[in-house]
Amino acid sequence: MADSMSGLQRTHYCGEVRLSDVGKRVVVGGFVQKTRELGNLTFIDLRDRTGVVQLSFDDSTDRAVFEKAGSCRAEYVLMAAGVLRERESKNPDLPTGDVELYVDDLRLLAKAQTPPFEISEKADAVREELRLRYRYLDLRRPSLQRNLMMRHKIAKVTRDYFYENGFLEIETPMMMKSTPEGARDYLVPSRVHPGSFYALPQSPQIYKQLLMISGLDRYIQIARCFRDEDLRADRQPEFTQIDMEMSFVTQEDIMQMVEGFIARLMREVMDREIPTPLPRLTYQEAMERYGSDKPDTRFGMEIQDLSAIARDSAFSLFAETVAGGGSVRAIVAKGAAASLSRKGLDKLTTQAKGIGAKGLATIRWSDDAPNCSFAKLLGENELPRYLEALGMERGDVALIVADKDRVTLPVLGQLRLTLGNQLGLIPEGMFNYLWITSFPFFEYDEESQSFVAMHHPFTMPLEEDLEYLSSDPGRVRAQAYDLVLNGTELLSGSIRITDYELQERMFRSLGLTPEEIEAKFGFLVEAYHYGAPPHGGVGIGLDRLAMVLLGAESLRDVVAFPKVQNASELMSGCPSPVDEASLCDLHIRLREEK
RNA sequence: GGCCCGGUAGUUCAGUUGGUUAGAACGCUAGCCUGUCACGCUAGAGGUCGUGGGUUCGAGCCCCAUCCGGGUCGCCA
Repeated sequence: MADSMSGLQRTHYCGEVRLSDVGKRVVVGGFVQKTRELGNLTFIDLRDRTGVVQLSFDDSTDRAVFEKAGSCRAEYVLMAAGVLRERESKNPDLPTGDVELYVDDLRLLAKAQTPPFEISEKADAVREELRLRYRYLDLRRPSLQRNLMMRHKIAKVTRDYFYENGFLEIETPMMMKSTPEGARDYLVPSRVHPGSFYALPQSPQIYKQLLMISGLDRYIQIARCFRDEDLRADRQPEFTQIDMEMSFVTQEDIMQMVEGFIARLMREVMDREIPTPLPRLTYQEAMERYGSDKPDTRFGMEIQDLSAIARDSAFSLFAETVAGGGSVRAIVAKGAAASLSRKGLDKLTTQAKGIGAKGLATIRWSDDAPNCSFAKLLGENELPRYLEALGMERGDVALIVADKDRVTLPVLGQLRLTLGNQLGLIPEGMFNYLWITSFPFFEYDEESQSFVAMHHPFTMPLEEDLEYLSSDPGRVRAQAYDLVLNGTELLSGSIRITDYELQERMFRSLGLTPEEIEAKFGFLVEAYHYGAPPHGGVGIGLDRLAMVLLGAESLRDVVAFPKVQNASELMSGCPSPVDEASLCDLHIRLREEK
């Protein structure tokens, strides 16, 4: 039978007592981190979310209290009262290491089974599967508690900042109309309407636009979003977005508002000053220099264009690629020849082929003469021109891809990241924010042989590009912008179309029939007929933001109860079958599995 | 759905060309110990080698299938 805590009220958190508290009567509560019994002397490290304090018991301690202390095991829940005193031998490794609580009243509030893994930072090495099965124990660890506290701080700064700037926090529905665009929806069957379903929001996009039409002017929400797609280290099926929208603004106004937020966040959460305005690249520049629309600019190794000299190459692949409208591009890893073996290059070639390249040409200059994989196909004295164009010196390695831009750029972009990691070029503790602007409006979809919207279909095109809408859709750019942090897309936003006639033109360009438009977004299109102020906004991935700021490897480290790769949760075991009666209520019959 | 990696005491791991009774560290249990804080000392318990099948005189090890977890590609307007 456990003790009661009656008569005791906590006065301090464990990690907060200091020398200045010596002599005070202190009451703490927490979990047993560790017991050390030395005969007539017992120490217990008691842990709460703030840290650890040492409880001490000796031969002057009441016998019953002493024996109770000796019976304590890891993770027992205790409250302890006594007088705080200075330690005889101090522990400089502990913030509370100068003091200890000399306990005269000990309450054993709950016993605990031996946990399946030790609650300490050693558990980082424990199989994640096991830690997720016992997530509530894993969350007792200081590192995960710190992550959740950091997340809380981000949420608090978010609310402080946007509230101060006149934003209203408004909740939008979690059950909404399914709009079969983009990602797969999570569906919720309706009991009242047989055969009909709600969808969980992929984002509050449509509702926040309606709020602008309603004249709420500035909206903010820390919103949960759902997408039924496969998981990644940086993708959970449910995630949190700092969702924001403002009226009577241009793209510039929104970007400034976001920059103010980022600067404030970095100051208050990370204790760092970030100069604004933040750097910007257009989508095209980003692709050409980094082969990615979310470049990691913490290191160089930018992509170089060799097309001008490859055009006249004796190597027919190079010449023909350039003649056919493609390009020959390269990255150079300075001084990498020593660490990049023949085998390493083979591996990179395999990677390049895996992401669409037909091959990978290499120049490895380790000894006297550069070792060029395509040397015998080149004309006389041609190689030196490449070395010069690439600025290569002894010790460098160049990777070259010849293909259409839509292959060369992303392939080299990927190889750049691989090499950056492999060669340790990415500095720790650096936070490189970068805006990407002027996204193409359309993206050519090979599968359907048609243009599809790169962002959502309510995105406003750049006004000067409107004339190409039907003649040359690939040329139309959008008033859309992403914010990238260390190569992770943090935020995506745009100015929305508020002119319903233009919106209808956009839908037509996307090949949507009036019937489809009506069925999918009829209510939204209708709303824009009643007067919409110019508006735009952003959605900021809160989980990713926390992940990158904390240097975590996975979203699972910054989400309290995450899902695993197959979208199940190992602790509760959801999703799980439901009984026949529940299905019956929902008018659902399961298909027989073969 | 494709590809890659992993699964051996509670935990982290080792385990030889397939060969006797599958080991270590930490943890756990019991005893001793008055200044520990990775406490120390002594003793002890603890294993469906993910699961199923196969090859073999013999399988933790080889083969097939399957489950679970991770990474990644597809996918994520």
